[in-house]
Amino acid sequence: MSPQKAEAPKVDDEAGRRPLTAERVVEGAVGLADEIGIDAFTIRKLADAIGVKPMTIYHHVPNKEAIVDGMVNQVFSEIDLPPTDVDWRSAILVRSRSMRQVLAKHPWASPLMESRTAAGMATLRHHDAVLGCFRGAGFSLQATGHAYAVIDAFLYGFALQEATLPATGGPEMAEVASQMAEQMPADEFPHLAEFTMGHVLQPGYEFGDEFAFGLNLILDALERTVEVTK
Amino acid sequence: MSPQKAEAPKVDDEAGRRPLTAERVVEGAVGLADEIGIDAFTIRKLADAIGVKPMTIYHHVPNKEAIVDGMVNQVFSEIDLPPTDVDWRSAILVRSRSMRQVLAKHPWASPLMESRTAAGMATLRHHDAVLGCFRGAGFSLQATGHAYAVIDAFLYGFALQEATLPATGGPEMAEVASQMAEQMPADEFPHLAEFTMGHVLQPGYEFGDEFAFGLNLILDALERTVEVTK
DNA sequence: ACGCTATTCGTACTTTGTACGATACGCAAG
DNA sequence: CTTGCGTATCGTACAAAGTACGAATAGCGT
Repeated sequence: MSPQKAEAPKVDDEAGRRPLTAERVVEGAVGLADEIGIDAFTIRKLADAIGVKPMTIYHHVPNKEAIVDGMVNQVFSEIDLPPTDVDWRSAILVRSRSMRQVLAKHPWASPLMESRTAAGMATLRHHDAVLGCFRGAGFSLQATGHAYAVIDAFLYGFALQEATLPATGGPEMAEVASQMAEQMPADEFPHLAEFTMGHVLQPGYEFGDEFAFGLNLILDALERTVEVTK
Repeated sequence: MSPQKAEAPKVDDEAGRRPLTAERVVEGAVGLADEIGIDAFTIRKLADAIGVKPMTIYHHVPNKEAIVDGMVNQVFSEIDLPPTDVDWRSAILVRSRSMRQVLAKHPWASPLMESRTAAGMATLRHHDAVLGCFRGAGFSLQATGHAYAVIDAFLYGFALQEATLPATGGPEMAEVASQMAEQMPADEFPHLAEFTMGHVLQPGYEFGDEFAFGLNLILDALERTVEVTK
């Protein structure tokens, strides 16, 4: 044991991270999916990204599906829970904004979030906290179900559009729009033309700005309904 | 040319449909995706389904992406346009219900609907009609953008959940829920347990029922907002 | 009846998920 | 320090999928 042999035996690899774990696999998977998208995401590329050979991964997870399970759970873990020390509306606003941010950061995630039969701990914790927020504010089980359903439908749908729209604003939007305008019989779709030219392509337009409007609309409406239903 | 050679030359194939076209390809693709899902959807299986060899397809469409473009456009074509002879709320209600039905019939579609740069005619017609409905009712361009965004976010998000939730109600729900309940530290997530046992697993619960509540909530709220904004 | 053109097909190369068996490396006992 | 063992890692291989390339074929006008 010469002092030169300073590299701990448990870690080698010039970056010093030898012990591959399921967690490291999942983290790498999320990072890779963020970069190249979920369709281009393959075990081989993941292996490269982690600095390992493809089959090594299969000693830590049973198959690709299990990796996806873990990825979804990690995404849930990144979403802020509704704070417990404020009114329900503010609390839900916080978690909704956070959720939008997280889903925007992981554009591949929205279609997967509600598709897992094997929910992870972070996923369960998240749902428990949101349900608890409504219940604590006096929502009936029915009202809680209603509220959670509308809000999440909006959140997932909005995130899905943000993620998949070819462009959501700025200069690329002009590119895409003009591209489409060319092959579109312009006068056959007057409202579409008007909306595109007169609104979407106007400076300052950002699809993302519709988020605040929609979320507030829904929260306002819930607040009003709640007096009757809760 | 014996009279036996009765099979018409333009059509052979015991079903009598020889001339393969891009439309037939897309129709077959939609049907196949409905049956086996978009992930299992392959050119080879599509070829089998159409009764043709894989490479034949590529003489009618340039690549798989173009088939998906066509599929999305066909889905749009199946959605009822908002009627022009009723108030905007009723008209939007009609198209929204239809959209939900169509997206439920094609569970693979929601994540793809807004992702195409090459929009088809049916797609353009659809958007033009919806925009026209709002504008005709006196919505400003701003208000139209707001309204269209909230409603479609809700519709896509709801459809996404209906499509991907492992179960949405009935007896399968009990199966899935008990499965999950087993591995879940029951008392660590009290609200989740309460909601599951006391509401979701109660007889008569159907996630799909949340659709009407959510859509009405949003339309009510828009109606109220419109007086100020339009 | 005959060849021309567009359609269809056979074959093959690449990429992906993953099974199987061989290797190698960290650690406890001598 | 040496020896052996169990586990993490890897090399190789096979099946399924997208699609390029060129051969075969079928229906049309002459």
